[in-house]
Amino acid sequence: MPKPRQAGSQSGQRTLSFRASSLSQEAHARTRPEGMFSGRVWTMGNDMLHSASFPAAPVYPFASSFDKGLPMTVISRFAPSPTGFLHIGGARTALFNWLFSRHHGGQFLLRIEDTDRQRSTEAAKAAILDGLKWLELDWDGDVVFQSARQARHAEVALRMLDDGTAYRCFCTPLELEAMREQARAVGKPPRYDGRWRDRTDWPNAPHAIRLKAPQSGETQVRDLVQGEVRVGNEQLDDMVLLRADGTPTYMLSVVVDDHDMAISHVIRGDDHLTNTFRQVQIYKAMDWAVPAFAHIPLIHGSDGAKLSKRHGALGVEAYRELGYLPEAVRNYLLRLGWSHGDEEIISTTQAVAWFDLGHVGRSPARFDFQKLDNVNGHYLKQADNARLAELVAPFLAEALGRPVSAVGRERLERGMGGLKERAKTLKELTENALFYAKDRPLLYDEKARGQLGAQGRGALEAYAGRIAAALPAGAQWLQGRLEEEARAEAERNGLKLGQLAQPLRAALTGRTTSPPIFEVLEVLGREESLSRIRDALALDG
RNA sequence: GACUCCAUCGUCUAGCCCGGCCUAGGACGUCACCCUUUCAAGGUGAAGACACGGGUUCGAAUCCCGUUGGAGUCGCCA
Repeated sequence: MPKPRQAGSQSGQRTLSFRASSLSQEAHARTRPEGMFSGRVWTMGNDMLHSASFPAAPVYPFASSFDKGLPMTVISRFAPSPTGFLHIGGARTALFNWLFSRHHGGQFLLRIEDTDRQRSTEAAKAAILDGLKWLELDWDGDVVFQSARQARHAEVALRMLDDGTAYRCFCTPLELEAMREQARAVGKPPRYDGRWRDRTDWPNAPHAIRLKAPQSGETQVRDLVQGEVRVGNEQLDDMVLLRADGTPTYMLSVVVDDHDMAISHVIRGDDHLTNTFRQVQIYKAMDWAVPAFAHIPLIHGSDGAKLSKRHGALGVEAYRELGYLPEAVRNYLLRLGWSHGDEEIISTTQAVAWFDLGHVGRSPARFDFQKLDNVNGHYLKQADNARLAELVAPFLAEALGRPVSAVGRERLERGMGGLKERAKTLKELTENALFYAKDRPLLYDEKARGQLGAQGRGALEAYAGRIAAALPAGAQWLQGRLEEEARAEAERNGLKLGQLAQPLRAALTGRTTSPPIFEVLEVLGREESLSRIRDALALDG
């Protein structure tokens, strides 16, 4: 596993130069620091989460070498908060960001917004990283932990205070609550009234810092997906930037981090669209370049309501456990909200070449497992047999209660051709592959048992005798020949092939559905096949 | 409630920005048939949508307005 780069050690001495120049040279901040992020960081395990943290000092390596004057490149980011697993909507957001930056040959950064210490958990961080890794969405550079940058956020708030674009607010939570209560009573939207906007009679008490937002005019956002969106400034109140305890709010943190990370395109969920107005006001207040925004619609549950746990919102790891292939999930997610004409099956390479924000739809989509199943089935058929055998082994081991034996493993791989053809998920594949991994004697299900009545056994016995004689031990045991013998035997007895094939299937697999039965015969080999038939012939009834 | 966004088959969508080529195309799902040693897959076909109402225009799925419906945001959460 590649070792994470130690961000702090290298960038520590750049602190001053970054700070001194960041405000005046922000226009160059989007340039790409040459050669710094060629490596990929796959993060696994919790120890890594800490080692990638940044020092408390307001340092950011991405913005520190902008004086190179390189041309602007696309830098996108995925910024989940680790309060739960990486759900499917987040996964799609990550995918779109990843695709966009790869398409433009830019960078895709990962920032964990763990400022809410209360709700953030190490397990959730690991789940997010693991989820991205499973989806094969690799990010550039080190993971940024927002919590490590609080000092820088506070610094910006203080700077705004100096600039007069922010002010101290001494309202108590109680007072604010009363304010909202009163507004509600009059039927007005609950908003802060700006009572401390211009006061300077500051008591010696804890206080928050609020943005001195414009009170007239309008704020507009040029969104690459939604188009131009605008709102009257009187709709927006003076939001808190820094809490009374000195910690930054989300609104401040995102803006500062996106700026410092030189993010050129903010691609995120629709639910952030109205927040964007307030964020834009911060950019303006700091006189920073506003990044391009693209708000992609949310994914809804199959009932059309917002995707929640109740509606089956699952973490990406759940999709792995359900037996979906990462490339299938990517393809499915891509088509959920993005299109390229009538194309449905789109390889990742093709997706990188084609992806654009212009073809992202504006309306929310519902998650549909049936379609995912179909797409997954497609990729299953395409997947390499050895890889599938590898992937299905743990599923099989769980069903078996023991690891898959070497013989089982070998049969699995040789029989994969017929197996993968008839499965939509690895789970289903497991179900169908069980008979290859099981030891004799097999358990027969009810229908199989039905095929092994006196008549079926009679046909079986004759066939078994025939192939045992025609293909002695050591002779080639191939499906073509095995089928020829079956056809001849059936014809000799005036039977339809099915009257022989079905009992054979029952004997060999314990079920009435399976891959092509002569293929099964070949994969199982002479001794095992004959033994399984003998087991079946010993049945009563 | 206020603000913002959205609105084509059951679902994902093409078409919309740059009105006519749209008697609205594809995919999933559904149904039928074909193929067939089972189950799948595959093939062929069918049913299935421009939310509604007004404009503008020779002409509107495409432009404008309204209605309805859905979603999101309104915290010293992120």
